[in-house]
Amino acid sequence: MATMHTYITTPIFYVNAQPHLGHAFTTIVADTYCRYRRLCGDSVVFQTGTDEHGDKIVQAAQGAGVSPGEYVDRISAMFRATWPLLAIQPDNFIRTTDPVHIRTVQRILQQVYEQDDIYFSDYSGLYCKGCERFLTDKELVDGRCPDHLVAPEAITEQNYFFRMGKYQQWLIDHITGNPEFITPERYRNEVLSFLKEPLEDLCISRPTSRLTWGIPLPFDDRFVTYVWFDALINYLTGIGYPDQENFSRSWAAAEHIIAKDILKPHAIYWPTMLRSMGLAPYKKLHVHGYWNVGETKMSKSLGNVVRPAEMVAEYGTDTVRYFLLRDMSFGLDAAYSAEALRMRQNSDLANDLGNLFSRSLTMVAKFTASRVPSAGEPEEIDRQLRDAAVAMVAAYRREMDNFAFHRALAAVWEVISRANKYIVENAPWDLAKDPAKSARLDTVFYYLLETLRLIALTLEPVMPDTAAKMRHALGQAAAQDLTGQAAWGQLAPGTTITLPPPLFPRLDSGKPKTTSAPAQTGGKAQKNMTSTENPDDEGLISFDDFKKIDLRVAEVVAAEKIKKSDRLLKLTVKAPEERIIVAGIAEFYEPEAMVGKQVIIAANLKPTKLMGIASHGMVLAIKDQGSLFLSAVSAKVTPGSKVS
RNA sequence: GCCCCCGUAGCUCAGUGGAUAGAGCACAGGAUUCAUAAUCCUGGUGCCGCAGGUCCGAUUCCUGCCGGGGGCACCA
Repeated sequence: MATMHTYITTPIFYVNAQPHLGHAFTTIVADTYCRYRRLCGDSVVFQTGTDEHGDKIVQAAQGAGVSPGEYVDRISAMFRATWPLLAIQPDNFIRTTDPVHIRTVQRILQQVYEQDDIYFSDYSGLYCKGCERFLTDKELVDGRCPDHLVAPEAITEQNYFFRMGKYQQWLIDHITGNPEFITPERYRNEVLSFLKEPLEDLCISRPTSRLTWGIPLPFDDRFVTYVWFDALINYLTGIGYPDQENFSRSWAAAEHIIAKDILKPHAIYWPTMLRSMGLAPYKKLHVHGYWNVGETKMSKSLGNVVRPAEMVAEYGTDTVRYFLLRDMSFGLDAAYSAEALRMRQNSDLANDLGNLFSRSLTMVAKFTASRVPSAGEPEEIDRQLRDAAVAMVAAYRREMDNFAFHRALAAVWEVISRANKYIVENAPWDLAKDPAKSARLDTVFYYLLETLRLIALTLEPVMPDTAAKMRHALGQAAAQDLTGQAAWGQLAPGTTITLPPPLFPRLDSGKPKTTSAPAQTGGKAQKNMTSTENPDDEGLISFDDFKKIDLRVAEVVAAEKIKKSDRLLKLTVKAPEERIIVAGIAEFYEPEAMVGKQVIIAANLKPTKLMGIASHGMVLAIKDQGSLFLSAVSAKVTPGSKVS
């Protein structure tokens, strides 16, 4: 059978903000699905990247006091640096500022223009000078711009338009005829209901008088293209459109993963664009919901943005991946909370899986000298375990194929639970006491170990680290094949097993030591920060107290003197998210000398304002005989690494 | 305003025109000692949002109401 091919993408993320939980989730889903397909023997290309044009970027760059180019380089690098923390391994990381992408976009624009699917026309609307953009009627409050409180001006601007309406009926037919095109079904229905109204043409340009940070239209340099003809085309650029060797093969296998906020561009604009340029639509669009933080939306202004790097630092990569995939029904919104995550860690990972693995291997080490025994004639109870394990793999594959990751994992945990039961029912510690029962003991262990092998195999895409630990402990080579290796009975008798360290620690109950995003308490510097504590034991603190301080390595990406201050420097550091720290080191360090340095910071200090600048954390330094020395690390490490 | 989805055990959710409505977590009691004080067994609770209607029979279908969420386009 020829190997299947899959081309899986995340959206390219807009670099006006730093990576957050939502970005991480989409990308973890993509990575997991990608690993899963590879495990099934398919070849896969996995692409993610960053979207870097537009006026929001220009504004953000201005706010940061750098050029748009410098700004996007910095934020894009942060996205790229975040993915390895989550064991995400994309094959391509594309940027819309890549020269090859710019050429591709222009080439496609030219083509679509020449075949008359792009035309020049007037656009009349209500323009707010403060916002520098057109507002829609429903954005207005009492006829005024809600941000600037002035009535927008009715103006007419000339722009280029894409004949989207021309492809409306074709799109309806395509979606209707291909139930798998957009899933889950609710989003497919949403799109179809939207398509019941006439589809208007899409404005795809901005005059350079308003925006220059974009790709110039090849047929009119007074304009740049705006958003979608730039961003969506990344999916083609990355696989070598139009004539690179594997383009057609990959494009025919394209599956996009998105969050529901960009459903319309992906479900409507994009297929019609593809149709116009003479390409088949992508194969599938997988749409997921939002992660709320507790009861509320995650938003910058609420200051509750969850940073993936902080989650990983606190709980570990595999726990984060497992939690996110297990706790969200793909397609629906879900709630993130430290409590929910800790519960999964303790009950699913530590108690059920970790303890099962640990107790099983310990017994094998003790009772059969760390060798995989040969199974004798199975009894009913053994056959039941075997059947359950084999059925699990089938159910798992079915659910993974449908992007129902939570269900796939639930199926695995059913067998984990069954295996725990199997141990109690067979009481190997009793069998071991009676030499006459050694054959029975061997059979029990064989069935148990073989079940564990299959469990490890299914966990490979979700928790690659953990699966590898399990595999090594069971004396198995790298898993590559969910087809061949999923059959029962492949564990070779005589194989040596090794005792692994516990797979997952149990987390003590009590308050998570998490830092989370600070922000909302614009507060004052707390002078008596420990006044309510009880420093007995002659100033000794417990380990738990120590753990409260979130020490990390931060890399300085920018530094400037603060006016009217002799001692303060404003540092922009990566830890790994970007943050501003004001440090009292200006007497000893020049700003230029700071850039690129790695220092240790206390990352969870309450933010405070120094000379009017909010400082999020503190750089550790050493005072010695009137001099000051920055803390340092002895080798270059990943920014954001924990110090402990 | 128009349209769509949701409202089931303390929590998160599954479920079907029909029989005593389920799972996990949490909680209580017991068993066990191989294991990360882990595991296994047993147990309770539900006006299945409210009010009508269709039907022999509705949590499941229809209507209205209440509560929550989303969409109604170029604000990524």
